[in-house]
Amino acid sequence: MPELPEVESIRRSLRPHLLGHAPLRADLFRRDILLGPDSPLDLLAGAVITQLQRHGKQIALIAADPRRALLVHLGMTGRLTWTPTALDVTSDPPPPHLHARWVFPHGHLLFIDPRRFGGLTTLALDDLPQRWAALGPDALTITGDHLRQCAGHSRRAVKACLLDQRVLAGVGNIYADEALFEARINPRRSACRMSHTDWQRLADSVRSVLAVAVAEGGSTLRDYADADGRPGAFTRLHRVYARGGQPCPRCGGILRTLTLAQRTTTRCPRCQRH
DNA sequence: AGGATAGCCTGCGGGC
DNA sequence: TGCCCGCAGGCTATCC
Repeated sequence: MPELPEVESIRRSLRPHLLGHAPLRADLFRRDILLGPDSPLDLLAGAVITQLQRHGKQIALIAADPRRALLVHLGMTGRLTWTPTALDVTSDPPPPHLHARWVFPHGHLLFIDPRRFGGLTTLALDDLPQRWAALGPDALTITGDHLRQCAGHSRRAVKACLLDQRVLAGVGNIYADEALFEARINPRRSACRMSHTDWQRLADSVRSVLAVAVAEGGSTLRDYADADGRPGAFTRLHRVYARGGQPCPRCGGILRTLTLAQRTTTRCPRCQRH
């Protein structure tokens, strides 16, 4: 479940391996992980990677010449893993669910995704801003004013708005629950019943929860790791996510789970009454 | 037309 | 011990 902090950790860990280097070749083992209509089979082979950018949960490998971008969505279980060539030579069988591989002189970049909710999109670099403009602002920079203007007239539950990547990009189920708890807001509250200060407090909580999670390298529940295989340390700081039935870390009441927008949701009935 | 819902897909853990 | 079933959820398509 890579959300913004996990994708940012992957971006940072990939940077020293990829920047300034060109893949000698790219191997695609499953055609159907290429997303989008008529995606050209152009996986940056031979092009020097000049930038790694992230918007929300998406990461882009960027080449300046030719001006191309390779967009990676990790979905639920996708991983980008760096393997030094020397190690890869000694490992006989390829990892299961390996769908794409970029061969560099000094190592391999692997795209692995058991559940295949993730995928790759190739596009002209000049089309990347427009592609990302379809998403809301990156959640690390979200403001209360934007949330209110974008979602404040909706009758949807406020948590459903947080999960909507067109409203803001990067929040998934873990950080939605954590931010709502931090802001003391009931995830079921109708967005149109949020006050100006509620939106401010929620935006502040989204930014602060994500910033701490980035600093901790993200959350590892089962199999998330950055490109070098390091797990995230934010899991131990989860205050409500997956803690239903346990005492609330703020008031000691029992945390309750419910289903909201098809997602398991945990909240404190006392701290997040309204 | 906005909002709720089904479906995709595999690994794991609980229960029998 | 081993099998089966339910659950995990990011995103798109479809329905109401």
